Amino acid sequence: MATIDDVAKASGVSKGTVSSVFSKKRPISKEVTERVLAAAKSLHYKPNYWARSLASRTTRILGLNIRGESLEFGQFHHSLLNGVLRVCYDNGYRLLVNTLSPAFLSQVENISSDPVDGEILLDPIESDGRIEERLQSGMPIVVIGRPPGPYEAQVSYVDNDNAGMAAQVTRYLIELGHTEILFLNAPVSRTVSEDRGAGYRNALALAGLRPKPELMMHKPLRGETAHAFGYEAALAKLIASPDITAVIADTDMMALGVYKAAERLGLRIPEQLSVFAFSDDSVLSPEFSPPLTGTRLHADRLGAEALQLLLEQLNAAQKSAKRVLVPTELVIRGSCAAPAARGS
Amino acid sequence: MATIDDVAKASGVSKGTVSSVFSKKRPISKEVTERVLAAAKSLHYKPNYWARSLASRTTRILGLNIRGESLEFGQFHHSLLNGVLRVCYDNGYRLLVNTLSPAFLSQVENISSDPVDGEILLDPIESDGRIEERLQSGMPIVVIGRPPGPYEAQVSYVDNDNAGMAAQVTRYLIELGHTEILFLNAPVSRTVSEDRGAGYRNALALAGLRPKPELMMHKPLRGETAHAFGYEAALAKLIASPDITAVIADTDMMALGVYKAAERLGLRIPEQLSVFAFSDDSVLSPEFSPPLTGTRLHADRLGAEALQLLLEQLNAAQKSAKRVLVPTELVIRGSCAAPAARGS
DNA sequence: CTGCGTTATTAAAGCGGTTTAATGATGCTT
DNA sequence: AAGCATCATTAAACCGCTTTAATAACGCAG
Repeated sequence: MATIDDVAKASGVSKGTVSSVFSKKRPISKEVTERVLAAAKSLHYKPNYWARSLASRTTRILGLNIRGESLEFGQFHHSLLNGVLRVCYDNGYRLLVNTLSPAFLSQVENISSDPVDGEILLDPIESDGRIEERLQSGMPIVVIGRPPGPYEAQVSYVDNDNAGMAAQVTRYLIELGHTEILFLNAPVSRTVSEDRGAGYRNALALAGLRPKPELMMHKPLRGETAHAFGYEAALAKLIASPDITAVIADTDMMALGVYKAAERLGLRIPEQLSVFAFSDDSVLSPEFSPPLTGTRLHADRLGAEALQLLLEQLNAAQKSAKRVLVPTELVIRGSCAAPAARGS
Repeated sequence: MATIDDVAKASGVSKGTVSSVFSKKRPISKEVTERVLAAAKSLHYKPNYWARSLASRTTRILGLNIRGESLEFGQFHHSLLNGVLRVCYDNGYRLLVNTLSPAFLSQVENISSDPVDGEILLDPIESDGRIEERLQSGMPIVVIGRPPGPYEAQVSYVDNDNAGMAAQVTRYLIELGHTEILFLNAPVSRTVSEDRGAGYRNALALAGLRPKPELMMHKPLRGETAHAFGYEAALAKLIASPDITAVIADTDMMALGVYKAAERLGLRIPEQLSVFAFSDDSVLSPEFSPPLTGTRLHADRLGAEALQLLLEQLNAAQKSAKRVLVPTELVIRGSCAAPAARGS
């Protein structure tokens, strides 16, 4: 590959001039520009991205950081990715998807700063080392989902109104007549589970019902798949507490597990068991009979807004911690109904 | 951010030694290693990715290149991406999603070599400048989909057996009793459309039917969405040729357009019109009534195999052009049936 | 003509690492 | 005790570009 020196030599000017022709950071007379461009073309010259980045300390690449342990790229993530990609596209940025297993990242020979101008962090958890790290190195970030407490005021983030959303669905179920509502929540450590849990409890309390701790379960962070957890947990709880008439599941995968448990127990949905999931995921929808009542999270908007915030932050003189909440809507399909006596 | 010099100074050794401690390319005594690591930690030192790449001429980043014009990231692409990401994850590579609009790429100040060790090229078209460019610069690539003729023997690629697949479905429809089968194909310039078209014609010929050119239409490369094209094209053709009893659509989006056209014309599916799509896309499935008969493309396997090939190529002494075909399966749901007289 | 302000170009000094060739230390053989 | 591998460390060159500070070229007013 030809280098800038070759071009400089070929066109009889200095490197600096060639550089300016390409970067347009300094005016170069028309004739020189043409001469350089011609030489570059005949040599098949293209500036070296790495060298350019090193010298200019900027890459025009943004990162999407998924927690290493979970490479579970579901519909939500894909939709989110779509939003992110679109904004990247419009603004001339490339997107680097960070996909390094913890095994790799922990090796000495692999540690290094991330090769991006800024990053979007997905799925924050309670003690999320990633945030501290970025803050320390001055890397601009935007989090999708609420960052853990200590950082909430320091970093920009985009989120759904999780508490409100959980309250809304709980209220909906209560209005249908349910009182014993099992909540199969996201892992304890995920900040989202806390918010949704709070919304659920609030709605119960507001309706004069006492939230029972044993009716809220959290998926383990690792281990079991969402589907397996949904199945096992629902099965166990439904057997232990025959009063339960409704289940709120974290994801549609989990809801699928609940469907399976219901089938195993001979419970008809929605007549004998109402099921809900925080998901507008339709990939699985053919699997669901009856169709799953859920919520529209607008993951693509989450992604787009996050990237927008990140871009703002890159261009801003001084950064401020902004928050964007993306509204959600209940999508009522066929899996929730007024409760009937079990076994009827 | 601390640099390697700071660490060298702090631990009383030279840059070279620090470099070796991190890269492990040369043995360093245990005590020195510890001293350096300690200094690095206290200075929050992390090697600069770009400086490292520049010097070592390698990035451990792979690229996923989508043709600039079409940022239509559908289910197929997402599934493919999943496959790619998984292999990246297992092998310690990051993935750079190339999302630059042609507008950006054509600006002088933006041209530059891609900052990756190798690339996967999506959706090849007949005269695909991308391939020539990569070949010239020596960038390792793997194409997903058949590359245009001149390059087929030069580059590695992964593909479905498109001709076989098209032949299979055509045969299936013929066996059901259809003879006038409308084929709404991918854009002419996409290599995939040629292969599928050939399979379609072959199957017809083998069954003793003469393929009618007017029964094959191609979506324009730009402009119209797949949905709009499916609707318009099907509507026009179904009106013009009342004999048509079956439609093969390129994508499910396009099939949705066909459904709409059928509805408009008062044609019941599948009784009066059979519809098929080359897609296992279930995102839209709730929209389809009856459920769409299609094919399983295993996009994730396409992605995974492609990345695998790329990795092989990176490690191989001399590169050879390999081909991997991923099998497909017909997925029979409810949108195809034996033809009945129209208007009955 | 001289002097000065503009503008275009260049030489050289980074950017932050890797790598090569040379140096120094160490132990082992003879 | 000298000679000689062996191994760890270092100084310096280099990767290919950007950018700063200096220089050259030019036009124009005085």
